[in-house]
Amino acid sequence: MKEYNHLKIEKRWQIEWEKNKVYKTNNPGKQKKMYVLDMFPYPSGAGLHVGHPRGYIGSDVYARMKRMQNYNVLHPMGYDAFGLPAEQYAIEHKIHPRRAVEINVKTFEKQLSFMGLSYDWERRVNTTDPEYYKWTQWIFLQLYNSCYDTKKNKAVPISSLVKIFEKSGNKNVSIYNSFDTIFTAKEWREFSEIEKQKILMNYRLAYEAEAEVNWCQVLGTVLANDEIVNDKDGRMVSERGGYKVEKIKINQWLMRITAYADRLLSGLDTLDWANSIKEIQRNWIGKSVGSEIDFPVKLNSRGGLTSPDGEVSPPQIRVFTTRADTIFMATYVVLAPEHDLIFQLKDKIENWGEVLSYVEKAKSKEDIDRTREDKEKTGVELKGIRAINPANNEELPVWIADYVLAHYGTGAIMAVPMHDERDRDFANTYKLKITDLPLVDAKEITQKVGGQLVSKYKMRDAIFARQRYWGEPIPLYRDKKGILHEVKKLPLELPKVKSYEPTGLAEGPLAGVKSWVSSGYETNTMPGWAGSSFYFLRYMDPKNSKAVAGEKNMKYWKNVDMYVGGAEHATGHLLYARFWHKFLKDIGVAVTEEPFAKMRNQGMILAHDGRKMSKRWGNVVNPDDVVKTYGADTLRLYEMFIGPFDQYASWSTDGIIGPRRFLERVWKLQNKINKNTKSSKEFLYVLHNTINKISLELEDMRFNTCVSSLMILVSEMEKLESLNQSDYEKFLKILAPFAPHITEELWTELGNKKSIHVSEWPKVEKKFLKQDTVKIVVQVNGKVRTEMLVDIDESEESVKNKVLKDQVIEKFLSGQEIKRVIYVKNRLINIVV
RNA sequence: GGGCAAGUGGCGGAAUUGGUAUACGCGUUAGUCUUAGGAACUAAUGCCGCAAGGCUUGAGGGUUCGAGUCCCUCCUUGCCCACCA
Repeated sequence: MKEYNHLKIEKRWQIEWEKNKVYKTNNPGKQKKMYVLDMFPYPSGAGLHVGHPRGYIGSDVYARMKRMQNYNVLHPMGYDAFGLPAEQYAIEHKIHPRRAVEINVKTFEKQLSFMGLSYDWERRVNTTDPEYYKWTQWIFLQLYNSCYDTKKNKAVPISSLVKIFEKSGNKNVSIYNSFDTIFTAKEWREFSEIEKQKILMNYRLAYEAEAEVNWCQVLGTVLANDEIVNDKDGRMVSERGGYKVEKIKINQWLMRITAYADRLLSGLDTLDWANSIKEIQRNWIGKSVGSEIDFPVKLNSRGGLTSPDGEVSPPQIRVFTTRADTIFMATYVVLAPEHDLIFQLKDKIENWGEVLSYVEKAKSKEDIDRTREDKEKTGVELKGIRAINPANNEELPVWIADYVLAHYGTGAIMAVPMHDERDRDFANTYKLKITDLPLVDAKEITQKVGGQLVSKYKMRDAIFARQRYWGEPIPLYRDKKGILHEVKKLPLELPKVKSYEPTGLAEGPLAGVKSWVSSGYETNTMPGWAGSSFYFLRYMDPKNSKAVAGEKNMKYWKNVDMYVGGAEHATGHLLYARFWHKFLKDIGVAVTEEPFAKMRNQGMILAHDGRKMSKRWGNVVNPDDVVKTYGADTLRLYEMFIGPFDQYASWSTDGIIGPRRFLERVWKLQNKINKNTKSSKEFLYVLHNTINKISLELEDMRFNTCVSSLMILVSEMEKLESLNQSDYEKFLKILAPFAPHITEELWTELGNKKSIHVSEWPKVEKKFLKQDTVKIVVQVNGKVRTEMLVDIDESEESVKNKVLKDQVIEKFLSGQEIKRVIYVKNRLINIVV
């Protein structure tokens, strides 16, 4: 017997597999499909540590089993290379981002290549490849040209909306929008092109609007809410780098994800995902059902409100409440400091100076100051203004206060200090009335006061622009009159620039490219999440130049069956990808409602000291070194054995020797193999029980217990004088997904010609799972006193008789009267005295 | 403040979902082999006790013949959200 030399074996088989295209995915056919996907990485350039491949190994083990179970497995890998990480790396190393991506991808692939992962590398995608981002841009244009029909509950072409406007204006239109002025068909036809464009922007799913954004001066870009964290002083800082972030208002491209809020929420129920992630998304979407109720305004001075077009309308304060049942206990009304009504009522407010100064102060405050927990509530009463409670016609004072948020609900509340803690705090501070009365029926009172039941969401539309160079250009241009036009020929490629470093301006580096600006192109680029919101579809048909993926491929592969990646993308990528996928389904591109049917999230691997692996702490373990010393198979086994897949685990340099010893033992079993040996019933029971267990447990990614079962099986085989070859081969097959190299070597040594990885997964033979006898536990008063071998399914009477004759039990019973006997077949008998 | 996880030997963890708690692995101890071993192999290894036996799954109650698992109260840790009406 040769020595187990992992270096030789692993290298050889990796070359052999690639040469023979063992892992190439078949084209759509009659075979059942299985799409096993890893979240594709940012090629960061820092190199991998042993924590990174945990998810890749897990999905690979799963994919390998499925391949052996005769599924047509799609298991691809690619790169999400646009966005901040690549750009930051490029700036730090003073090279072009494109070059940085090339270098980093190479490093990444080299490291991955040692681990024996069964990707079909021919399907590799890269979001920065113009042939790829052509489709990112194409999808953007589809969104730009679509709006959301709330009756049909799907996206429809914007052109159909224009037709309605031309025929009957925008009254009673069921399209989701952010526009509240009514116009007639005649008025629409008379609008200028620019005015029409402005109005349509309020309906498009990709739209431009003045929006408050989180601006980071150091990174020179706008950041999404989920890219911001609070530092230890409670200030907003960027997640990447920890730089200061402030609020500014600029013209931005946004995605109307809120149109899909209800579908994003209800779709969660159909997904086999970790409950925690689904819950995070539910909270993020934040649906609450309540009532919108108008409180008429009563002014000290005469007259109504003068709207911009000169009409006088009776002013109303529309409040949102989930507790309409408390309306009789409302004692005041509060507007957010940003509420439009405040400026409209300017002339009627008797203490305008005081009000204005409060509004200005609120604006300049960072959100974090406003929302700090221990902060005292502040506000100013609008003197000269009263609101009428429509339930009892009581006159209530009107306040502005920054504890009411402008962007949630209607930006106004009826305050019920009796039932709401925040209102009570405020009422106590300003000595406002607190009333206690019985509750009423929420629905009834809402209808009675002319309000309506509505759903509100915490989720807001997603900003879809970065003031950066390294992203997909937005495929639109503005002519001299300011009219937007689509770029007809995609891709619209990024121009070459001298400096791609952040300019610190809200425009981004592209603003410095004369030809770009004079062509009327946008100087913002798309955010990092654009390219990652549909890549799973592109893998289905990565080289198609006519469509995101061809219809035949799309209909065959449908969606991802098993998605593996980090839980940290709960409110980012995983939400955006679901949104785009639903949209693509609406326009007939995707075929399922949800992109990722089943998902499991690998836990992080921490260093031995319990901290994150980082150069800073000097605790990084490099997988290359582990592979060199112990082999890829050992690394794979150890990472699967280290603990539950979805939980944190600490790397232990001592622990890795266990799986290595295990493989040595597997290797030595070669000496015992004999074709003619007849396996005992007992051994066949253990073997088939293990096959059964692994088949079931792998389905749920419970790798650690699988490895444990394999170890137990090896111990059993070691006890045998001689081992039947076909049984040994069955064992090699169930070990193969975990340790692909050593099993391939041993499999070939036994004379097999085709790769073990395309061999057939062993079948569990039910007849071997049945045993003749079983060990049961004998308890007296619920305490274990002895154990006993009985026939399988033996009757209670028979077991009871045996137990009562047992000497040990006799001693514990010592002649007492037996009150009760509990018998659990094949498990235990409990004598109660 | 709200939501979601989790708490089991010296360590990583297992427990067929209410039925032998501590599987499997690491470590430790003893032994075998060896010039040597930080290699390999064999055995032991939750705690107290010479033993019989008793105790033990964050704490305390409860349900049950029987609880790591179910219920109640509380403590600790991690993650997500956070003045969202």
